[in-house]
Amino acid sequence: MSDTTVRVRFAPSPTGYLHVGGARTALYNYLFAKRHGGKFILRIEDTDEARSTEESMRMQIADLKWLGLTWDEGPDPETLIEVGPYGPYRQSQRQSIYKEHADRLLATGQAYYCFMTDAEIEVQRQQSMKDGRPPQVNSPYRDWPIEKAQERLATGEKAAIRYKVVEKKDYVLQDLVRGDVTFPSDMVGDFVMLRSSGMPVYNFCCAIDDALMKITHVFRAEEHLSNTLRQMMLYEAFNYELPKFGHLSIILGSDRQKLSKRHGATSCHEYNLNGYLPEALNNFIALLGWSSPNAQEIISMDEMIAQFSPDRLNASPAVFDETKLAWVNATHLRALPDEELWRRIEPYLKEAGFKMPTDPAWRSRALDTFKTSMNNLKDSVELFRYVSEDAMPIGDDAKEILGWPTTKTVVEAWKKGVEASGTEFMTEEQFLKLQDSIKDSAGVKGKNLFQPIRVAIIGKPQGTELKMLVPLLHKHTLIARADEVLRKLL
RNA sequence: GUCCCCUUCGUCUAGAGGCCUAGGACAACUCCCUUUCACGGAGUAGACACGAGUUCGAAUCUCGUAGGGGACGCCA
Repeated sequence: MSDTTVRVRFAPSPTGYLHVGGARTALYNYLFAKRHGGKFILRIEDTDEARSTEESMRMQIADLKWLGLTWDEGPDPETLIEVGPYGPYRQSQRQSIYKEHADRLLATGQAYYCFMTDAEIEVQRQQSMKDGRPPQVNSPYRDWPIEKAQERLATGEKAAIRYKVVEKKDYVLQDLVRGDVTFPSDMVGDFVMLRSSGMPVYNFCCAIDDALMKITHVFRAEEHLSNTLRQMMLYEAFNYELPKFGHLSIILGSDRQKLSKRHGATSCHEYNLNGYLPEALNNFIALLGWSSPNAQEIISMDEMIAQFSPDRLNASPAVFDETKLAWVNATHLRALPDEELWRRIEPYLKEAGFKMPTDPAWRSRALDTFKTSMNNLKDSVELFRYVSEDAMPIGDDAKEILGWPTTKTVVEAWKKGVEASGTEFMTEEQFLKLQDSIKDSAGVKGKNLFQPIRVAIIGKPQGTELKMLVPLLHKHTLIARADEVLRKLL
């Protein structure tokens, strides 16, 4: 197969935000397409009328956009107007296509109308379970002549259309990540293709769309592995060419159960809100089931594209390790150029309402000071609070220091020294000199000297180096904060 | 219940019969740097689920057992 013919797709159902598992599936498909100069298609699987919403579709599109996983065909990320030669790309708008396909199988007797009710199906399921058989339906309508079914339909009654599984044989799937997987055809019963509402069911529309959209490779989650049998039957029935499949392992939570809401943040949207970088999230999830051939842990999108290959995909499930994600994120964050990092933390700072200098040199210096203590963009809020003009809350952990006998002397000397400084902002040298003179005048050294000064600046005994911090603070702010501490001491 | 898939340090993984006294990364721990916190640097500890077989030789191949996961829907 020539590279330019590679066509892959990501086909989410629009129910809620994009899940990290879905993001990984999308990423692998995207990487594979880019690696081979192929096309990446976004198809919306909105056939579940009860759960699918337009709003969810917008949210998922926004998440995909945030991750930088852009598609060549599908709804336009801004206008939602569909682009590409194989549309529509929303399954809810392809019903005539599905109906036409169902009619074809109806005509050849490979499918039939089924009038069973939910209650009847449930009774059969229970009975099958009890008998130790797979809970498959055995429709009494499977051998009805089509004319008889049509008469009943004419009365206004609704029917689902089921595929008729007749031949007993083994289907062998050559899976890109699992090797040969054999499915006996009796693993499934006659399955529904079209609901009585006329809406298609996943296995039906998925197979038809993949075929019609000329999809060549399908990377999807493991939970679809056994679905593939039904889809293989359909491909056979329509005489369509089967794409290559690669079934990805699922992502687990720390308790080794399938990752879900109760494990904490599972949507890309939440990671976005919590200050994670899209490049870091991509990096981290890519490594959950795939490895770089040269063992790279920190890897850019371009490098992943250059290195991606399905034979490095891992079939065993992976636990989502929040701690490693934090490290990956911190590493990407610290590697960002100053202007870029500032651009990204700005919304968080703005939201916190801080008043700060706008001088680029000041910003750059502040970033240098704080970025080694930031794991994510949101962390900037607590850090920049120190250098904003806002009043500094004095923490409980400062109490002990406030109780030391020499603290008052040190803080008073500190305040006096700041007042005496000629410039609006002290330099590192000025600060160091002042610190030295306090040591002499107050006659204290070591932590008895440093801790009270620190408390007078940030309200707590631990944190960023003072010689870095002080030059970032305006004289007035420094004095106001010293006063605050002094008041507490009285 | 039936069928399918999976099983290397706590976690992500490398490993395609001899290169493995099993390598890397995160986390942990120790030390160094440092007034504190972080960053950074140097180290330490830590795994082939179990049992048979094939082979001169098995983490790698086969079978079985156990554990985990998935599917069995007019959900996707």
